[in-house]
Amino acid sequence: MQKATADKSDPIAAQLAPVGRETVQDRVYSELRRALIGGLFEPSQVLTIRGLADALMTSTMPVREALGRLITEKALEALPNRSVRVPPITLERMDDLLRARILIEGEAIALAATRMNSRQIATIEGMLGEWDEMRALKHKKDVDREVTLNQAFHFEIYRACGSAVLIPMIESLWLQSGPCIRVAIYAFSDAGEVDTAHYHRTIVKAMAAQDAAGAREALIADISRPFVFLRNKLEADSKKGLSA
Amino acid sequence: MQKATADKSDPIAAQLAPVGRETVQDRVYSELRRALIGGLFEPSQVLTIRGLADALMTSTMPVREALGRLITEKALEALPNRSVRVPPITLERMDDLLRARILIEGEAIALAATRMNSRQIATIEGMLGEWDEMRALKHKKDVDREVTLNQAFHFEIYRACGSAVLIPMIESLWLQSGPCIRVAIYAFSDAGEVDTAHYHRTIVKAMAAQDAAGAREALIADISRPFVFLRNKLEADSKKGLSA
DNA sequence: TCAATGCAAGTGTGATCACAAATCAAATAA
DNA sequence: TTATTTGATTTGTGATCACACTTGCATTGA
Repeated sequence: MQKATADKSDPIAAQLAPVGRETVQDRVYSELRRALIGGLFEPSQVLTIRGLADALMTSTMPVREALGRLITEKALEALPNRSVRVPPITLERMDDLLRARILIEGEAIALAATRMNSRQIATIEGMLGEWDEMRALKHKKDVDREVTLNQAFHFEIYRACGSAVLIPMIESLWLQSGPCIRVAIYAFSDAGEVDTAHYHRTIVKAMAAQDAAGAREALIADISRPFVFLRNKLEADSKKGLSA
Repeated sequence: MQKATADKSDPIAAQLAPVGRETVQDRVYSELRRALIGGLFEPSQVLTIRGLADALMTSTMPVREALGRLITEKALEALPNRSVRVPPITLERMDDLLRARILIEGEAIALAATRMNSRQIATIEGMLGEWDEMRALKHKKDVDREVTLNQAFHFEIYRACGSAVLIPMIESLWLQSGPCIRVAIYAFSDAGEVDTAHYHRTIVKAMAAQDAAGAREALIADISRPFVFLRNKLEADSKKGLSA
């Protein structure tokens, strides 16, 4: 396998995309990330290395390294007993997360507003259509698809901000708020108010006009919704639990 | 070892501090962190698991997990060859890092400005004294102590912001800018302009007055210095290299 | 009946081994 | 001399094992 035979002078090699050797650990990590952001794990649920290894059909080795990585991103929590769980939801933590997301994602979208080219704007505009489409056959209540599409929309924008530092931080924030969001989305569906498309449309409009301040404002409104909704719900629940 | 016999009713237990079982992996991780923030590793230097394991006198297992964690925080970089190195310094990355630090650390200090109690302010005020003290016998050029003291000063403030979400992000940012900073500090010393104490004094003043905007501004001035200094240096070097 | 004790299963951590891929150096061919 | 190849060494990855600690449950004692 010589390096010289695979360089740019070879007309064959130019058409071949690098295959990219993904390790088992990477796959486990991605899978756990996906599950976390999608809210497949319950808050306060404890995870065991061997349990996950069995579920993912691998040995314990890739799992323990993936868990360690998720713990450092605060997506999981290491208890003093040395067991690991998905962090529980508290009101303080929710406010903390929302504040950080407003700060950082707001900055990212403001940067992106001045840097997105027309092709990128067309891409996110196209996503609005997908959203309406899914909404049409809404009875299916496909929460997974909803979460995935929402994530794709936001990160298509964030990627355009051009900051290799901010984007991983935003990913970490989504990882941390994943469990909360899922709860909120279910509550949303029950309450019947799923107007995400409206908020996204406002964002696209601002981006097309290169209106950084407007985009930031629209984004804040969008990401705040599940948090304030869930906050109200939790407060109502605790009040009800208190009186009961 | 019963839980019941170790609770608050036992007069003996009240005097005993929990022993806290730190794992080898944690020690390796902390040690590598310290080295990274202190800039003990050169930018672009590649690290090997077995090499570090030998240096740290442990097996490869704790090292590889610590490296994985540092890679997810972007403190280290995983090359496609699967070797890991400390990220190289580029102008784009420096600007990116500085912008993120201004955004997040600025927010943290603004929050802290309204929450620090007089005892905490006295603590950071006391640190100014230590700084002057060190400066007096400056001929020793104790860069390590300088870095440590600077870190202690800043994080004493950040901890007071009360955000469990922002603080780990700031730690990650320090980890990422560690290699840059060290280079800058050496350059500073050569240039003979070490007026960090002045900037810190301004910060303390603003914190004592609960002046959030002033504190943010003073902080930005403080953390920007090494970056602009290093930027000028790098630009001068590349220009010189170009003409040579 | 209830709490304390002791045993067994489960779990995380670290060490070691096997294997594949990458790297480096010497040797060979042009 | 220079470029290529071949082989040895190094390195990351995953699997397995041993050990210590925790947890849960059944047994025993008052």
